[in-house]
Amino acid sequence: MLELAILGLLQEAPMHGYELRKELTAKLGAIRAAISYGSLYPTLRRLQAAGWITEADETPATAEEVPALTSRRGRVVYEITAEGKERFAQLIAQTGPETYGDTGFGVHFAFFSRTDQATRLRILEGRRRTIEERREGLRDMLGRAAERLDAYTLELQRHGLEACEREVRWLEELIANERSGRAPTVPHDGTAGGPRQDNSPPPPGETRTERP
Amino acid sequence: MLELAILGLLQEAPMHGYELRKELTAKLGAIRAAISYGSLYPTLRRLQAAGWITEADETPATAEEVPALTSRRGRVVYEITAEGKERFAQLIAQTGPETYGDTGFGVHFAFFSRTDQATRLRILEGRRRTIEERREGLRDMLGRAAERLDAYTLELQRHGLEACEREVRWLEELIANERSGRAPTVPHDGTAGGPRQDNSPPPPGETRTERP
DNA sequence: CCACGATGTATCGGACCGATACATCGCACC
DNA sequence: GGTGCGATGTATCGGTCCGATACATCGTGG
Repeated sequence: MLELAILGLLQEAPMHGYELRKELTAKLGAIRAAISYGSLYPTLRRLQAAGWITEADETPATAEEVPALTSRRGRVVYEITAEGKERFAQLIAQTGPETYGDTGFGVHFAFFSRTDQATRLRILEGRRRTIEERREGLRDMLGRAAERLDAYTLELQRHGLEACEREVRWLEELIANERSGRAPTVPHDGTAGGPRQDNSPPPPGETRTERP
Repeated sequence: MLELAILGLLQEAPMHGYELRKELTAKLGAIRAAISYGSLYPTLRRLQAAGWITEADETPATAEEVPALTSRRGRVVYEITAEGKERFAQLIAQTGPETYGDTGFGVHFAFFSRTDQATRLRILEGRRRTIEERREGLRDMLGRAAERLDAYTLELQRHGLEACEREVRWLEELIANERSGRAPTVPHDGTAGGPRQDNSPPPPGETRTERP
């Protein structure tokens, strides 16, 4: 998951670790708190070893060759390679169980503007299926096995069930929207969200991996 | 987290691994999919090594000493020890950042009927604080940095923000309820949840660790 | 002048997951 | 009568990710 997110972000611009973490936290803030450096740096190393990213030289052209005064221990800027872009395209296009879990879905969704419509639809439907199953499980529990559980556990289930129902409705709207035309303009009731003027969706001209 | 959950469940009845997993999935179904055996069995081993649980002999009294016909490779039933109960009491009473995260909060909440009221209140308030901060972060993002994000990412944030607002309201009600009297009787709008007859809360006679 | 918060890179131990393996039992279907 | 399949049951392995920790630089305000 981290791998996908990093490749996706570096596709927009070269970045160093700290910056990457901030962008990651911004983009995925809705689904996870903050990425740990204990995950980030090892993953960067792994991606570099695989040849999907490289270190970019941080010389802004106007840098006199000031040699090892303090050995120049600075930030390390990474950029994505051609192979990295291919890898990203491959990861973003694949659907499956891991794509439907909370984290996996969130990351994939965050990069939907780089995903073709057919895949978007498959992911949304898979996610809906997954949540519907979770919902049924909770319903059963609250129906049949209710007397075995204490009041607090029951309340937790009830809250979870409501969240499931809400998410299914949300997905429903996204799917309908996706089928009939273009991007995510879910109607609002007025709560949540600022001014919300246009935020024009990306024109349905499929963001594709350039293949020269 | 798993440690806490296992000790909590074994406090109700001795169980073997498979059963434990099912109960765990039932009790925590609202917050996590299913516990992996790759976590469960090593944790059981760890708890046993620490002396907090022991293997119970599975002899239902009417078992003739039928010796090693197929070497009797059966289920292993675990039960909690006195030290285990103390450990549980210690874990359940502590509050802190890890108690306010999604998983941590869920597990603690699921065992609220074994938690004293003061701790319940501290946890609920800490959780509310945490979610409020997440909410503010998302609000800021949707307000100021909106133009930097694409439509899908924005929609994800909006959905996340709504979930935060909803959870804060939920916590608000639980806190109010907790302060003024007894257990979790959050008023409903009719959706989510079955018959919901009484589900009498445990009488506020603090479930305590017996200290003989 | 120096303390403090933001920026920045990095490692280590541990928690947890997903895949996999394997063995038993009861029941339905042929 | 057999046979295959799903539920029950225990267990390990590799890998991902987190939380704590360490340490160095820079700008700013007291």
